[in-house]
Amino acid sequence: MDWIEELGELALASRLRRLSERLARDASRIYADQSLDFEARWFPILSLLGGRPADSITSIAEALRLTHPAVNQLAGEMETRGLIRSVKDKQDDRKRLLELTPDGEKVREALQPIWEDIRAATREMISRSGSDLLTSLRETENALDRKNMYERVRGRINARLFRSIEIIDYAKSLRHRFRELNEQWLENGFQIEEADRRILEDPETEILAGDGVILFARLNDRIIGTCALRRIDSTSFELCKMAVDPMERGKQVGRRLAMSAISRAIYLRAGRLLLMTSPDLIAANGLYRSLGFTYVPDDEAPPVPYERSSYWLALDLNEGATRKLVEKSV
Amino acid sequence: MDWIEELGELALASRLRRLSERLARDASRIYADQSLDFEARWFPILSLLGGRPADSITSIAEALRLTHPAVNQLAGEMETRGLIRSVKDKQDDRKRLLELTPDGEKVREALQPIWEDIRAATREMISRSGSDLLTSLRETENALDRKNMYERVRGRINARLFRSIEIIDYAKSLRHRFRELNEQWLENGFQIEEADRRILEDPETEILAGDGVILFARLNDRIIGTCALRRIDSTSFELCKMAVDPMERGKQVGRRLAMSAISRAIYLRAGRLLLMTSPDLIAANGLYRSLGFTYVPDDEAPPVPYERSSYWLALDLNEGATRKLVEKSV
DNA sequence: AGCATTTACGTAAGTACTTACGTCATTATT
DNA sequence: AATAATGACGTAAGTACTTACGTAAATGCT
Repeated sequence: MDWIEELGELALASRLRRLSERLARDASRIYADQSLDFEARWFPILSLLGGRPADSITSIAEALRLTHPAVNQLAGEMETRGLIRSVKDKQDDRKRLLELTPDGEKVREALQPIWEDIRAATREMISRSGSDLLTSLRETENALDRKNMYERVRGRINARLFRSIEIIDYAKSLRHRFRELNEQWLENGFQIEEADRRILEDPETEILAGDGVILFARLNDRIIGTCALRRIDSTSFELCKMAVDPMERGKQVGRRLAMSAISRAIYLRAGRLLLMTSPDLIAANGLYRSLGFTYVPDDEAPPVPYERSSYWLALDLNEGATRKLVEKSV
Repeated sequence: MDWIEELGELALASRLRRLSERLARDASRIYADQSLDFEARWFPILSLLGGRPADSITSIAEALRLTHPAVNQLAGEMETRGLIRSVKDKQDDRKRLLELTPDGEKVREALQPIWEDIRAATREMISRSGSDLLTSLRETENALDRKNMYERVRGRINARLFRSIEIIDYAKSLRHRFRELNEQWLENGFQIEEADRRILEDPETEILAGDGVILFARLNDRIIGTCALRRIDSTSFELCKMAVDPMERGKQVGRRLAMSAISRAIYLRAGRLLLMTSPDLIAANGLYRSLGFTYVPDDEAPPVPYERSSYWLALDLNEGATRKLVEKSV
């Protein structure tokens, strides 16, 4: 049984590595047969330096997509063997330029026909049927250059989580969770002030009775985040008491809650959404900015009821971009 | 500049490795994000053991195409982490069977959706255009299973050397080389006997004057091997004084010389080729056998003129197989 | 010109495997 | 039944790279 083949796309890296080692082992044997005292791993440097002016360590590392310590090590071995020598760069005293010695050039020429044999044998092997391995590799590398694997998978994970997070309305049974989540957040650097305490103590009076809204994010029966819309006047709400379980960070819970809140505010015929933030909340501010919130100068803003250094952001709910953003996701 | 891509088929192993590491790095990041204390390299074992009876170290190693110490190490880490446990095999006391703990099963289930995301993202990436990387990999692996890279390249190198070795006739200027090569060979374990000395001293009288032939193998202006045909009677020759420069072993020089000698004997209307060998010469005997030489019982053979323990082999030159073998190569 | 930043290189240590080797249990052979 | 050969581990050391970090030279900034 070959479980790695069984796993297919999932174990691609293992499979690539396996094939690479198999080929590398055989290449080593071929060079060993030549009784030339030449190591397969020296090949890229020898071929790169052949018939070309001296080149620096980092420049070689870049061309071979290796790290510079790797090139440094290989260069050391090849210098000991007498294949290359290094000279100081006249212009730049940090650089050590590598070039082939006459002996190195001789070895390169001796190996050239063998390299042609390897090339021909490989070609014959990889382009047997329709699909050519080198072409597939190039295409895969290009695809990764456009968007790496991490981003591709994260995108899918986030999309999945986004779909599986449900936004639900306030219910009496959730009051303790509203408080817990917010306290957890506030304890993390901020003091709980009187204004906070009143809302958390009795959200039904402080938020809902004033024509406000409280939303919760639910993931598999667990409430992992919350936020509230507090009525300011007939055309505006304050988005506040946004809190996400610290264990669930990075799952776009905050974005999901904010977008639902915006959509609800629009539904309630509000024209403007305000919120208060402080410069320390970097992740949160990034989210707000990406949703279209902009700074409100102090003289145009409502008074700040908290003692912590804060300022207001606002979002125009009549703007087309905002309406489209929300529609798309709901 | 990307020299590895430039090299194409020649640097396939490096390229595979590079891509493998790139994918592995991203996979590690994805698992790290999950705050599950799970290492990417554990994945193959976890997935293999999932929902399956306990399995032994070597059996797992085989399924994953890893060495057993690798599996042993991974198992150690996973056991410390509490993902797997090991139980003694009832039937075989050498075996340590690995199985998932309930905790391990839970982690496996938690990761399952992420694996699906990785699978989907990989699929999207590798099968962009016509050529699918996984298909190419499978085909390449199959091609290597049929004939590995070492054999493929060796075949080409040998064929190239075979073509570049020229077989030439005796000339006065080569007499010293005929002697050198044979002395080199004889010193290597055998004593130079009187019979040898006479021939090496004066091959023109001992071989050529008696209607014999001396051939040399030339590689780029260097004489690297020789052999002789000594006339026994009107229908048979002795193939003797075959010697190849020790530095040029493994290049099929001996085969090339022997085949030329056979072809020359046929041209000279001989019906039988004899040669003397001893059981110690394993490589040479392999060559003779592969050319069709067979053992001649002592009572049918000419007397043995040397003191070393020897026997005769003979080749029927009228046989179809022999004639075809020689024709093809000349 | 003076200072911070960037770049080039070297060294050390880590990584995810491998090969090499030793021990003990099992199986095959005589 | 004794002995040899094979198989399953476990441990140590090697491999071909990597990341991390430190130093000195070059470059950018004010």
